[in-house]
Amino acid sequence: MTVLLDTISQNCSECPIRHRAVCARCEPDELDELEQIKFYRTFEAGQTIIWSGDKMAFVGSVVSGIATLTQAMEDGRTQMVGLLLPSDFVGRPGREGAAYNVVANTDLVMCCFRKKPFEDMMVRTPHVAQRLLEMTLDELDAAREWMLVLGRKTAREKIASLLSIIARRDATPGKRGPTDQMVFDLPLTREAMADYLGLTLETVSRQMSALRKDGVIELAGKRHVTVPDMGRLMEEAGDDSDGGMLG
Amino acid sequence: MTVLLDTISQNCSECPIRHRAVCARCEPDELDELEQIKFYRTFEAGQTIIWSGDKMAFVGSVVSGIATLTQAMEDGRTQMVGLLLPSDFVGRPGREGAAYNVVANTDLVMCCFRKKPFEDMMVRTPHVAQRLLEMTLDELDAAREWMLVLGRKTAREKIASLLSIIARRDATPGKRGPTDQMVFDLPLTREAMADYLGLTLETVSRQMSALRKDGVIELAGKRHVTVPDMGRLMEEAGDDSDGGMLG
DNA sequence: CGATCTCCTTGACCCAGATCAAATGGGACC
DNA sequence: GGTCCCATTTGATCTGGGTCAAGGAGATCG
Repeated sequence: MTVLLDTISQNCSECPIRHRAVCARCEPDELDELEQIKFYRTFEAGQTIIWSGDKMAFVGSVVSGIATLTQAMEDGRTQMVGLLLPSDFVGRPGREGAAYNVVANTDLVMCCFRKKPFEDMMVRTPHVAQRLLEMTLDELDAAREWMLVLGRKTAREKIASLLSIIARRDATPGKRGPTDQMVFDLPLTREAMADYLGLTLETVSRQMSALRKDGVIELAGKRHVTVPDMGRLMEEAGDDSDGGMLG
Repeated sequence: MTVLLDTISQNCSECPIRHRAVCARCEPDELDELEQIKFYRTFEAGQTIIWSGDKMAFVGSVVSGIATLTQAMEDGRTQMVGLLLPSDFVGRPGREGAAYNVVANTDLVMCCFRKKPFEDMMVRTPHVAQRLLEMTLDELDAAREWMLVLGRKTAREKIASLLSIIARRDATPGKRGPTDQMVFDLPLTREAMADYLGLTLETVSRQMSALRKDGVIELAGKRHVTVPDMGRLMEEAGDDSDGGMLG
């Protein structure tokens, strides 16, 4: 962890910020400016990073680990509304408070920018605002696609949808088999999966078992998943088109 | 309708674009430029404005009428993912195709801008991009709040949530009674409400009847709703905080 | 004035998924 | 090895909302 942090802070070359988010089209001098207001924060598994309604002092993106966005009702019912994987962006430039809880699901490292100077820079460099607009539109698409999952899909389809999204996000070359096979570790507990899918953890467990029995997935231990045929999984998810939930 | 259109095209003074969306912070010369690429389109009730996947040639906002954004599965299950009321914005600057169907629920007038010149202008005028970013963040918040409704609320809570959102959107001064009372006409059929809430139309009808029986709402005809006590309605919706679904 | 169409309501029954409860299976730590 | 402490699985039962089916209540139209 410390090693990773040091590596990154030397030159950000590994920092996902540079690849996917705001820096994608930045000039060298703009990157230098960002470097000035950049800092890293680490969180422990289970720690709440931001409480809904809190004033946020930073924006940034996930370097390593998993975080989730959750909405909660007074009586304790909770719904996960986003999944933050490495390189995903957190923050609401131009907005005061957070709209939902952000929780670290695993130990987590974030690459942050102080919010005020970041916003100032955004005003001066149009392409940063445009990049953020694009990212936000992607998130909006993902959220709306997830609304279909929550509102209309069966438990089995929901599980298959989640697995296929995680599989796709995790699709680093090398993890791909020669066939359509795909292997990954679930980054979520059954309970977290349930909160994502609007189900109970028992139903999640039962449907995982059912998918295993039917040969759609193979399970080694509780978390290690092999999908022998992604096409089959996506069929089970109830859509062939499909898109990615970004968080 | 025609009168409205003429009034607007004279000087846009009634055009919601100017108030809420991209023009909010525009200088006079920028407004002139927008005027150049502006045009109006009308749609009939039931007409599909944009098909999911289509290339969109314009962005714009609703002047009058109601439209909805819907996602559909191959087997016909549909989920409404957004409600477009007058002044709401439609479009994805910087994105090629539409991500979902946009359907006119009533006769509809839209104020449109040709997409390409609009995007060109966006590049030159940072505050337009920023305004769009803000709007998109609002929509994202609304979508995520709706995910909680879809994933975790009961049928009764879902209905109450929808009614309270529509009541709030419809809260023009004058329609407010002296008390906490609120009166409005439902812009949606029972079926459309069901598609929005992830329910069947029968369940929607039953829960509407139940809320009427319990005195939470009063119904005159099928669509005219009186809410004697908004506080009570929001309690039924299961949240006191609450926020608006913008579409 | 009926005829028809669309939207809505209500009833009867059923099932997917929730709830309640108990058992299993690793890790970590002594 | 033993014993917590978890996450997870599995079983038994219950129920909210879906499904199927039969009216009713306005509109519109001849």
